[in-house]
Amino acid sequence: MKVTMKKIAEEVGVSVTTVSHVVNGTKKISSEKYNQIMEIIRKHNYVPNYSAKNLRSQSTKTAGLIVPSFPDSYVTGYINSISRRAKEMGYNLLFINTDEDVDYEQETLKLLHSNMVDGIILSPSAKMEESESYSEELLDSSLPIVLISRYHEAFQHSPFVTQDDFQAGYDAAIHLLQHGHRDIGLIYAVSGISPTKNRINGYKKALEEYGVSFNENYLEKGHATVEGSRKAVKSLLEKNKEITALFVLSDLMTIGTISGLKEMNKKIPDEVALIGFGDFPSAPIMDPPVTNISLSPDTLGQTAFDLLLNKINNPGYDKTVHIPNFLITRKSCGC
Amino acid sequence: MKVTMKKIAEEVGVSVTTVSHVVNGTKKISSEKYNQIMEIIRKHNYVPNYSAKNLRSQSTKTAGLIVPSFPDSYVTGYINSISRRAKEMGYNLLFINTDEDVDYEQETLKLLHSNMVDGIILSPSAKMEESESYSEELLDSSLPIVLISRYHEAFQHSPFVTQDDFQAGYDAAIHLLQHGHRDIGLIYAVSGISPTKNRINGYKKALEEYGVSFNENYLEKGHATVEGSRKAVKSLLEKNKEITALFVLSDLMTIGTISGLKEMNKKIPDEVALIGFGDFPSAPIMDPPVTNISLSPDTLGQTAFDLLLNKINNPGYDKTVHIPNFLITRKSCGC
DNA sequence: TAACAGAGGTTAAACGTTTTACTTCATTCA
DNA sequence: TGAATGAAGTAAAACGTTTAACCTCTGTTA
Repeated sequence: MKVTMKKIAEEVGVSVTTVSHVVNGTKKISSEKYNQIMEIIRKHNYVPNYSAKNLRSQSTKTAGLIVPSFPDSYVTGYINSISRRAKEMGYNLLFINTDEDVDYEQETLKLLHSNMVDGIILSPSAKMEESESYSEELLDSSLPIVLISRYHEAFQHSPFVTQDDFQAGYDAAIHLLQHGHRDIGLIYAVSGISPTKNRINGYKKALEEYGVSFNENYLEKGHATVEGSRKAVKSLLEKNKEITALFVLSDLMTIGTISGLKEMNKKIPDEVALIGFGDFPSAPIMDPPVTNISLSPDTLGQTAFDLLLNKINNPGYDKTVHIPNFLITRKSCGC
Repeated sequence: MKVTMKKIAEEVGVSVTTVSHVVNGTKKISSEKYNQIMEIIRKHNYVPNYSAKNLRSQSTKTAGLIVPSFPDSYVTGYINSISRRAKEMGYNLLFINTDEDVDYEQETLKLLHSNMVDGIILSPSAKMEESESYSEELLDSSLPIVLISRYHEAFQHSPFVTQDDFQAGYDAAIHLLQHGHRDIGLIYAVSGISPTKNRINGYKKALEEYGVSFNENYLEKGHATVEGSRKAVKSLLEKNKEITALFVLSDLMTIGTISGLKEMNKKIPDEVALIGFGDFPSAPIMDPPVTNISLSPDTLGQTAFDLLLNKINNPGYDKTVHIPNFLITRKSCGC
């Protein structure tokens, strides 16, 4: 049986209150009693019951982290920094991967409202952002929520931190345009979510600045896997033989795209230049080394947690942060 | 303010007990009252307080997951399947990355003893397994613990699930030996932990079967990163120019090794054959495609969770499971 | 008709803390 | 001396559930 404060108190011959004060340092206790109590605590390896603590204090020192997909190198990156930050701040982390399942996401959010967590860092599932609305109970509740990476307007009054997708799309396209490309294909996985939309908007804006008209056919959707993009790139290039450059919106898809191009015997970058998205470990030693938009998931995660802490302490808090990205130039774009 | 059962009960004019029975379906309630209660519940978006539930029921339906490093593709893989399994079984997951920090690991374990979780899936930090012992309070406590991937004899009476490291080391070495290699280097990151030890033991056993004597100098330790193994392979090959094949014990290090070999202008597989460890997305399209020992993190994670469930329901439960690995042959081993 | 069973509800204790408001006693100060 | 102050400790309520035990009807059975 677990030993409780009551048992400790009885054994020492003191009140539960006193034990509590010793454990928490909330009141001065004579060193005589203090030592007696501490001895018994150590003897029994007493550790306080968190359910009871939480119930009484109405706080759990736990944050919920809800991600839409896993493992994914980017998500993985920010989970890591969130977990580090949580640790530093004395918080625990309740981890939930919704696997893009809208119903499970809603169910989970509801569950977390049960005083299970003090706040939530949420990256909505794709369908959610695209077309669903959150139930009112979530919205008018006072549970602090911070959005990360993906936006949903239901939470327009919550803090939001994201990689700067518009800038990323813009930078990649500008770089290719500067080097003479005019027919730039774009391979993406998930439509409807803000990252995809904003990246495409950045790409469009760049085209516009160069007076190149936007061609809907140059956008190719594929499954968010190596295999998916291998198929996608073939389909895209068969339909549009004039394409000379590609911008691929994820790391796994970048790998698949290279694989597809190799199978088609397309030389990178001579026949098709390539810019990928998200740095992955093998990018520098691929054949050819891959130029890509490098993200900062670490900064993203850390910022998310700090925003959450602010939101918890100050319910009116509301801020949007854009984390900049950087183009890392290697051989695959031919520049 | 949060609405509680008490408020619901008052509003309907019924006892708290009745509300509880409606919420949990623990007793037959007349449909008249049932409907009234449900209506008010929905009106207020009532959701039960989990701290109170947990306190009363002495269970949290939450499992702790303590990993030694993150992100790491293998760890990431099993986290994913653990989280999926937890979801299926109605459990929550408290995620902790110790970052190989022994003190934090101990502190965390202690914390989780506070009725925060119903059980723990643990992969000990390296130093822990190498030289530290767990405090008694953890060992004689009744909190169910399952070890995953890394072993620690303190938990010899807990279930344990691991990839079959001995077999992996053996298979890789046998494969290279069969193809005529006699001077096989091995690059690893963390000594002292069971995976490394067992892989090396498997490698030794294979050498023995082929009557090749084991050479201590062929083992090279490096930092568990791309950069670390790039340095390691250079150092190893400079000291031992006769080496014709390499076995590398992690995916990141495989990437770094290839990078190092390229910088040294060593042709793979003609001058140095290579077998890596752990499948990574770009392995098939590297130059050359990489032969490796493919692990099954999914099976590992799922098994871990199932073992934990068994352990929770039956404290005497104790089982060790070895998940087999497979050699995936591609170009880099020259076979 | 008496005894019983079952349906539908309620009361109150219990889970293990924290914390407010009290008590008691010794000391200090004027 | 008497009042005020402070130090050390305690009693009891509160947090929001679950659940064993009990109660009160109504209808059934012998």
